[in-house]
Amino acid sequence: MEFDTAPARLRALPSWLLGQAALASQRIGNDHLGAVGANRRQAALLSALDEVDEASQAELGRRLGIDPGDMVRLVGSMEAEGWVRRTPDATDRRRNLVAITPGGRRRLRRLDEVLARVQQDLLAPLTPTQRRELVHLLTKLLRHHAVSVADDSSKPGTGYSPPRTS
Amino acid sequence: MEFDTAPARLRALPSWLLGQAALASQRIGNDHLGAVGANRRQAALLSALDEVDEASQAELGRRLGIDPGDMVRLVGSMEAEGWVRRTPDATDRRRNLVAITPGGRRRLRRLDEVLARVQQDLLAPLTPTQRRELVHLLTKLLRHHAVSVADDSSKPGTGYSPPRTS
DNA sequence: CAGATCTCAGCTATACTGAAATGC
DNA sequence: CGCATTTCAGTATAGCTGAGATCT
Repeated sequence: MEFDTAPARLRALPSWLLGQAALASQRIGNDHLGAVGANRRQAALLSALDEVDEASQAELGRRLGIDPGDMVRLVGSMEAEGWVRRTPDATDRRRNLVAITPGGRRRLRRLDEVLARVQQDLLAPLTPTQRRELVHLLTKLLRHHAVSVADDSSKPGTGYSPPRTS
Repeated sequence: MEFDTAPARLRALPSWLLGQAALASQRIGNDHLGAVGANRRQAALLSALDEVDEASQAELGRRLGIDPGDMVRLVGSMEAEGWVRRTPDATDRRRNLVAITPGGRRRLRRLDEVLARVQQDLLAPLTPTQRRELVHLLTKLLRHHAVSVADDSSKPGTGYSPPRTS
């Protein structure tokens, strides 16, 4: 993509800019994480588990914005790698409690270094102030638009209903 | 996704915020455009053709950040709908020149209204100043990271090489 | 010849839908 | 009973790879 030759209409369209910027970000992330055999979802899951120690798959899905069905596959693959552990919840036998393993913590430390480089590459053209401002603006956007994955309110294509207008 | 319950590590990660914000943006766009039987790529292509009048598929792909192979399918489907027209380039017989049709212009006017509503919904939580700032920051990011689709420099997973450090 | 263009076939990741089985 | 959780099967799109045919 040659940004300066993109149509002016698109260059002025925030939704298009956001998509293209995310694409650039994902390319950098896939590149760096792929070099160590990881992907973005694995890094996100390990980050989450490092903080909460233990949570059900559904809970993790809601926090990370990952579909429950996809979470089954993600946790399954990471359990096979030995980075997370599934244990049935004694107090609610519908649930699987997912926890990070010692190997998973080592893996996370490795991925944290990679993620730091991703941010450096991604934000390279921005000043420290601009980086903070970008994070601030995206945070404000997400706080407004945050919805549960597969939210029913977005079912009919008739209109978009913003959640929690708070 | 319940943003406030997301892991603090992720909430502070610009690459994650960008991905989640783009996802929210795409959901809004798909919702609104889907309601009139369109998608984001169709809208982008019509916008581009409205400006340039005529361009080869490869040129359009570079400007819009769309893969040449995907462009074949996109132009094919839109030609079938009667919104664009493919004509062989007499001066370079490798090329197909793509142009927008009168029906395509009518379609674009319709989609422009939809896109305006998408921006309104997407940017609802931001002030006018913040909207301008967001566009500015994303533009600065994209100008730095802009690369050709399927650029060879991003082939080896060994390292990320930023283009045009200019 | 190298390189660009169009086309096709197919791959992976992501997001999502629907439904079944189980348990609260 | 309604509802939540896990699991599986399957769909759709986007982004990308590789290759062949054609042309500059």
